[in-house]
Amino acid sequence: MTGITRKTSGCGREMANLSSEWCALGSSDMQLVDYASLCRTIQPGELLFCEGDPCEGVYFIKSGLIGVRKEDAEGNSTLLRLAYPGDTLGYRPLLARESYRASAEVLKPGWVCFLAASTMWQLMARNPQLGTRFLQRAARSLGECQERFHETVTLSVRARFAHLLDSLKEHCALPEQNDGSPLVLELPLSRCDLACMLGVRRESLSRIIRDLERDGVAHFSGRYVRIDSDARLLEEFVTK
Amino acid sequence: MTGITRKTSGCGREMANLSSEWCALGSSDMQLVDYASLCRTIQPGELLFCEGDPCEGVYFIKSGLIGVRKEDAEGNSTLLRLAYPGDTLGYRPLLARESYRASAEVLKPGWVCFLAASTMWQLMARNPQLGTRFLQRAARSLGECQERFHETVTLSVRARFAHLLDSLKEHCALPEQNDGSPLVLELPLSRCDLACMLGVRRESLSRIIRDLERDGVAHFSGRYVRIDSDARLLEEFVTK
DNA sequence: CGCCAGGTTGATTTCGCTCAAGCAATGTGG
DNA sequence: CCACATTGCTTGAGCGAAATCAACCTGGCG
Repeated sequence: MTGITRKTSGCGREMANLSSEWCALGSSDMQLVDYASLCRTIQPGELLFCEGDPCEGVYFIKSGLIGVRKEDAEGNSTLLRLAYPGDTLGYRPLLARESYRASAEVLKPGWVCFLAASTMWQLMARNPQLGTRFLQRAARSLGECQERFHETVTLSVRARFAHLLDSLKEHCALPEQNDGSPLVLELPLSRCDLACMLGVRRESLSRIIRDLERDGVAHFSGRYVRIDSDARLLEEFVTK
Repeated sequence: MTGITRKTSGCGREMANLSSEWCALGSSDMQLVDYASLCRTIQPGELLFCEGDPCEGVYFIKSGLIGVRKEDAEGNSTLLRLAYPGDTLGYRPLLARESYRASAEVLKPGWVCFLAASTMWQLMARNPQLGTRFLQRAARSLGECQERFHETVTLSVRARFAHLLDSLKEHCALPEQNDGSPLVLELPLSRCDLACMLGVRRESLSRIIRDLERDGVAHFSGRYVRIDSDARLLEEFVTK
């Protein structure tokens, strides 16, 4: 276990503020969370947990960025999704009573809060609201996952990349200038990991990026993307 | 609303016996289900619900077979999954408080039992166990969906088809002869729908089938499949 | 009989993968 | 300071898998 661990007061309150699941906590629940949670720093490259490991509890992300990966025998890695501050990792295997089906790798430094499985069950038993919130979260995630599956078998890589860029707007957009200048994103991922998210080779992504620049849709420079024509970006995944 | 509708006694008990969610029902819960559920026949081609419709309740499948489909603007249809007796359809949008994100089409005739959303909430309020069961179901389905996503971007169509055949064994195998003769499946789907499940064109599936026959893995005749070499079928999705 | 739906096959094209080389930015050791 | 690896990314050439387009079975069914 790396990183600095500390007991914080106010962990429960922070979680309630940051997420739509933990806001169901009552004040006595928060006391339990404050008492039972382990809060620590995380550093890029560190693994929170590994595919196949038994699930010991959940990780609440206070800050930083986590990548959820899955690998197969031949080393083909897929980046299933990104987890941002306010997200809770590991609730799925906990509630399904399964082992982890993916690994969680830290991409940007920050703080996470660990809650043991036993604490989770205790909280859910005394506050059924919490279960309901996670039920809703699971149901929504399932819908998104099915949507994404449908998308991958239906759309071209280019369309899927356009969609990915669009969904990154929410978390990665630089503060807007009010001078009408175009939107700029700071991508939290290397080209390689971007390709992983789409399930393609990095060379293929390079070519897609070249084409998008040629067509004046967006401009890429390092980890910065300038969206030149938001309208055309959206068109990408309407038309095929 | 087509089909024959009837009030049945014993609907609740039947559901408890057939599924791992509804077995949480207590006897007074079952009475409520018996009283509030609408049971009716379903015929092939009929739609239980449509993508985009608001969710009014859940459908419990007593018998028959349902296909869950998703279509996009260009008419590309994907068969997301099959629903068998014992499955509950529509719980996801209900619990996520969303509209349906897919359509449900009857593939084989049978009986379904409809439970209105209000009844569902009532049941879950008086018996938290039921919510927990659905939470577990949602969590497991989410895991399977992520697994499937990973598979589609990682494996070849041939490997995915092999996997599909393998998973159909559970529901579609003809009764085994104890004379060592090979396993035979009766596919519940047309070639076209099989292709949909893999997200490929039917022509491509035709060719894959030809190759599997050539390689002596399985033999296809109409909707019957004889698995000649189960071992080799399993190899298909280990090796690439 | 003609007609149609579902399925197969062949020819061609397109898309993304593989392999190989090149390039820019960064680090490292003499 | 320069020679040199190393890392992350891009580009090109060739290949293979699946899509597309078109023709052609095959078995009902009026």
